[in-house]
Amino acid sequence: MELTERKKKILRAIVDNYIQTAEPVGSKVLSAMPGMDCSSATIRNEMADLTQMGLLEQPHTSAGRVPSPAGYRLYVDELMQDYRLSVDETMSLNQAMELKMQEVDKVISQVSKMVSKMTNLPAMAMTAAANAPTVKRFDLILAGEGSFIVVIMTNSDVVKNRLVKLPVSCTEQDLKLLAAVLNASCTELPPEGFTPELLERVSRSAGAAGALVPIVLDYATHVLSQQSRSEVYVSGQMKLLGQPEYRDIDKAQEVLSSLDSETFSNLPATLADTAKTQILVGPENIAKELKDTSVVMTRFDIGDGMQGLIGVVGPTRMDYAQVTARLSYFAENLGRMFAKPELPPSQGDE
Amino acid sequence: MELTERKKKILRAIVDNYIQTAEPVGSKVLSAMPGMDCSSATIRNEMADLTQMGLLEQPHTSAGRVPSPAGYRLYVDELMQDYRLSVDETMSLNQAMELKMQEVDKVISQVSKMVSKMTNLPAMAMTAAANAPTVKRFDLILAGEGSFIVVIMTNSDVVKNRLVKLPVSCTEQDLKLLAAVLNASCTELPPEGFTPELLERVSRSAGAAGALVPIVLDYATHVLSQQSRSEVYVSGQMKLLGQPEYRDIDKAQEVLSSLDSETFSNLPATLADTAKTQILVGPENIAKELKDTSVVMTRFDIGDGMQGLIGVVGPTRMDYAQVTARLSYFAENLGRMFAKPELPPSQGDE
DNA sequence: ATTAGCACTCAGGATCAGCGAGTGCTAAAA
DNA sequence: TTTTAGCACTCGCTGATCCTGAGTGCTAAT
Repeated sequence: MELTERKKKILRAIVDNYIQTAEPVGSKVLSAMPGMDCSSATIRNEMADLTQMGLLEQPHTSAGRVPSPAGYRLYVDELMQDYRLSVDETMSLNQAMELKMQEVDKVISQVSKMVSKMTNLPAMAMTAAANAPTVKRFDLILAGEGSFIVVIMTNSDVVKNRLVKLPVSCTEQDLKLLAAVLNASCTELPPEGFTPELLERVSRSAGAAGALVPIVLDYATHVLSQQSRSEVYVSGQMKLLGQPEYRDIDKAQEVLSSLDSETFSNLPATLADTAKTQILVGPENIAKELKDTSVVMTRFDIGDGMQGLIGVVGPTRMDYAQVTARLSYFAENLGRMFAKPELPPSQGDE
Repeated sequence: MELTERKKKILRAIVDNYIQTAEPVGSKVLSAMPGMDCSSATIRNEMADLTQMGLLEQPHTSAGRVPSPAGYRLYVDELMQDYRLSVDETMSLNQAMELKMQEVDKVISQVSKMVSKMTNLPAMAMTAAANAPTVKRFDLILAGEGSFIVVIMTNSDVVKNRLVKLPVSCTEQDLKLLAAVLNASCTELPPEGFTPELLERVSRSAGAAGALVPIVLDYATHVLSQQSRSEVYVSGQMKLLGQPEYRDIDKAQEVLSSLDSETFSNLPATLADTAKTQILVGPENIAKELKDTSVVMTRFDIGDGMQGLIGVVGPTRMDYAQVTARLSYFAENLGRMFAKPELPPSQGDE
């Protein structure tokens, strides 16, 4: 069977309408739509064809039609009209973004909250390092009271620190020597590079502060692993409850229970995919519990080989066009924001 | 009317039973309970009295009785039997605690997750500084490439850092001088102490690096405000959906919508209250949306004049005894954990 | 003071009829 | 050949009705 222009038009109309109303749509309302120049009977015939082709489904005999997953797929790939952000929308998006970003330190978690707020759906935000992080620089500061501060700067200019009690007494000179040794031999190494042999070698050449080497390198390993591990934040789970398809608590619970960070942490593999924006419809989804939901995600660049991903989860019947538009816009501005080196949202530990 | 021993016994039995079953409890089941030595008719009379005293309620004429808020109040204040943690429970609590604490950096957020998990209810965790934080020590590290790292240590030994681009070129000597000046005149000051005059005075005496003073002090203000502001984390909101009283989505949504950090940020006022554990029943609650829920919270000490608060939110019909016991145990161990200086869960930026 | 007995109440479940939106098919019209 | 009007049919939803049973309050006997 062939997919004529008219069939496409009807399919699009059905999806659009269903997205709005969440009710099966029948032939009568379709024929009444502007731009539909044929009778309900004709449309019924076409709908029968579309159903046979697997693009539509019928909840029961005497109900209208609903898009099938395949129908949605076709819709998002070919039929969907671009959604243009209104001036109001861009303005409120911008405003939300500006305000929050300055004030708050946990960028990624904030981002996920904002995405959720602006799409009114559960949202996810994560980052992933493209290349293995290394230490660029060690600093050790004597902090009085028998303790010192380890300051570690990674190759992506993230700075982390930790306060450590001194197991042995130590002068500022000792620390300076140790820092020099560490900077000479332990920088630019992948986490696996911190071998016991290296550790021992460094300890020996570090003189009085040699005892501190394990502590410092332990912390370095910790920081590096923390950097390479991608952080995932999920926000606004409860937003799902607003959707009519989740009036049923059990359905809602099933989905909500798998809406945690872990579900998304398997995702990085697909992060580098070709398209900037990716839409997973129903059964194509990342977890079987999400088979009746869709996920829309968009990539953005952070710089230093880091990438970020923001996305939302919603019922298969969601406004893909709108969500995609908002997500893209947001991602774009995020990228721009991170690119500005003079106002880094979080350049350090906060 | 007088509250006889037998009336108390009956009330306790009703609350206990209702907590278990979530169903109104009738005279028949009560009279069948071990320890009840009177007939259902007698109990009916007593229940009528209790209802008149405002301790019980009747959903409808032909149903059993349900505790009223006042009934719960009396129950938690006088009637509740202490719940003893079983060996299994303490073990799994300990285990959960040990494991997670080492691995994870965001302590408070982790704590809230753990509390939620162990009570199977939405949980909240927060900290509050008892006294205003001050800076104890400044360090400035030249980091090559025209940038430097500000390291700030507060009076509670929390260390924070930020990487800043140098607006002017600067030698290590300049930074050292600046640090010395800052340490001499800007430590032990409350956030309000950073006046424009001070800023100018310091700038002048800092020589070549004077231009950096605003940047550093700005960051210091930021850190201090961040420290004094109490962080609130809420986890496991969806756990509410498991409770039978929230089978109705609309009810659930109403409560869930007010289960965010903001609701609890007004709380610190009551944090210093006398009792370690506090129970807010129904209408006594902190927000009107929570009038049909109860909150159980427990304080714990962090040291350095800091306090923490963990709590859970649940239906008024929750197992107060069990929740209280688990919460107290957890709080106690948290306090112990924070008290150990040699293994601080987070002593630094993480 | 307690208890057995009894009439009464009322939420919840099951059953059933009627409505109406929507369909598929057929036959006529374009 | 395609479109359309007409019509019989399907079936989920709504509301009405009835029934059941758990639970009560009251009264009279113990």
